[in-house]
Amino acid sequence: MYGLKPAPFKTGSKLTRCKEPEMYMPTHRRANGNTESVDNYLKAILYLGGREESRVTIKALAERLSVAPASVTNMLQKLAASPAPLVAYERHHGVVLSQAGKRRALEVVRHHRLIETFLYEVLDYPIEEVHEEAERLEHFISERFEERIAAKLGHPKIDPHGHSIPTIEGEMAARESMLLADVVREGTFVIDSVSDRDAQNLRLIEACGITPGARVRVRKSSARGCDGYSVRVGRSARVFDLSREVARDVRIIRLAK
Amino acid sequence: MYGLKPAPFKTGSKLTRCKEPEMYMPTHRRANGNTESVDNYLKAILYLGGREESRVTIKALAERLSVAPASVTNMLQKLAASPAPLVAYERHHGVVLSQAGKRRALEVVRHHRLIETFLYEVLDYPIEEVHEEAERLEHFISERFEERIAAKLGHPKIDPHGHSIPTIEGEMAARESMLLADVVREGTFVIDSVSDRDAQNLRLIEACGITPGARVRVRKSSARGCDGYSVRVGRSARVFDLSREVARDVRIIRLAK
DNA sequence: GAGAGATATTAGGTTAGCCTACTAATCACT
DNA sequence: AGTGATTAGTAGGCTAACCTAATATCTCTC
Repeated sequence: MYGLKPAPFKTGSKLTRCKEPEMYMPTHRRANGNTESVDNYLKAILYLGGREESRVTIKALAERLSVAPASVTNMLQKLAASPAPLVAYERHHGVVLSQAGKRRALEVVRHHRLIETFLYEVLDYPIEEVHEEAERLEHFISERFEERIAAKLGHPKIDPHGHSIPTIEGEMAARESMLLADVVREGTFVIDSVSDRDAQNLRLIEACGITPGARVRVRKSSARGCDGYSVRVGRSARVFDLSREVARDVRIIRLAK
Repeated sequence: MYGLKPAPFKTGSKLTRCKEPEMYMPTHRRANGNTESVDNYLKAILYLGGREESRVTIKALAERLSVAPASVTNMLQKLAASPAPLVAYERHHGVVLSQAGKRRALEVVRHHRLIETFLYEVLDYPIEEVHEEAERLEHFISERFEERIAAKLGHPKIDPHGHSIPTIEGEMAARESMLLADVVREGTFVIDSVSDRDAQNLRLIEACGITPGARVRVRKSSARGCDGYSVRVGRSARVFDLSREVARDVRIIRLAK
């Protein structure tokens, strides 16, 4: 014999016969009953609803998820129609998360950020690569995995980008911060967080030494027509000029001084 | 703002328009182009084909994958019909892996076993839980993840169950071993590997101190009608009696001595 | 070598999730 | 309040993976 593991493992999908009527569960359903896709809708609603958890439009969701508006409508109808709905959806009036939906969304965000932290701290990933990997894995790790990496990391409260990691109970600390791109009056700031949206930008940002917690001196600089932001990190002599585009990926907090 | 990551990430699926004809890629396609399901078929064929890579029947596959035979036929036809087929399939005469198919299957096995090792060594999972977690994650980790955990673990050659981990090049060391359940002549053996098929059994086996590399003295014991195997591990005084069922989950190598 | 029993294939149907094209509702502004 | 632009919803289609039921093929024994 070869030594490959000798048996499959009921992966939670499979037939699941319900009495007579031939029923079976489709393939990509996950432990908690959600699919990857559903999780992504929930995350998107959480994000777009913002801190006030306001109603989210179909259009916004479609854009964020890179999906046709009709697909969004479809999905929301299904989610809202379920016996234990994850969203409250009203025709022509957008959608908000239900309690359950918010719980799940925050759980996925927690997974994502714990994984990012883990990849960065334990597996020495370059910062700009953690997001993509986490984006996939967040849907597939077990509670045990979550618990173990959290323990290994000493139950961190923020991820390597500076974002708050929701607690197991589903609480996420909110912080007041502003975009570097919104600076008008020069001053001294602390880096709050950096965006993981664009790996390219992120590498650049990182290369400047701009990491969460760093102290920076910022001034608007309108060199060469296009305006940017000149940033001096810490006490270093070097000053970096960031484009508006890149400056949008950095969140900062003004030091009262 | 909340601080959730500000943008989605093209996850490799999505529209992918091809000129005029409206084409799009379905959802659960993965980086390398395979789906989880395809990977599982490949793994199953690799396992069932054994060391000689002999033809595998539809029935055997159906059983191993807990799927109807018709579904297997369907899938194999698709896999065989692709431009770069992963299997060679002949109507009514079973299936074998192609070069490419074998490569991929071994890659997935490598992922699986590296993940198991990682969970066991780094995250202190109990041995009987690593399989289930690995079974899910093996499909979703990147090459980088694989490389990083392999490095972290010092490029291990066997996993915690004692199974060989294929190399990146797709080589897997074969070992001569026998089932504990096939012992007739008593003697001294080294534990080769334990099966991860049944978590329950595995916990029991582990509790006896039966782990890969351990030296054991085995004797057939027909106590109380049902026959089993009495095992003394190392120099310990305690002797454990294992049922035939459990003994089938342990592979051993007879010590020449 | 013919028929029975085992095994495999075909045909037709399901759900999830996505798509496009078209229609309906709402909003924003005069 | 009317109207045009924007946004949302409906209808109908597609693929991946499953399913069952019916049918075809193979193999093995007599």
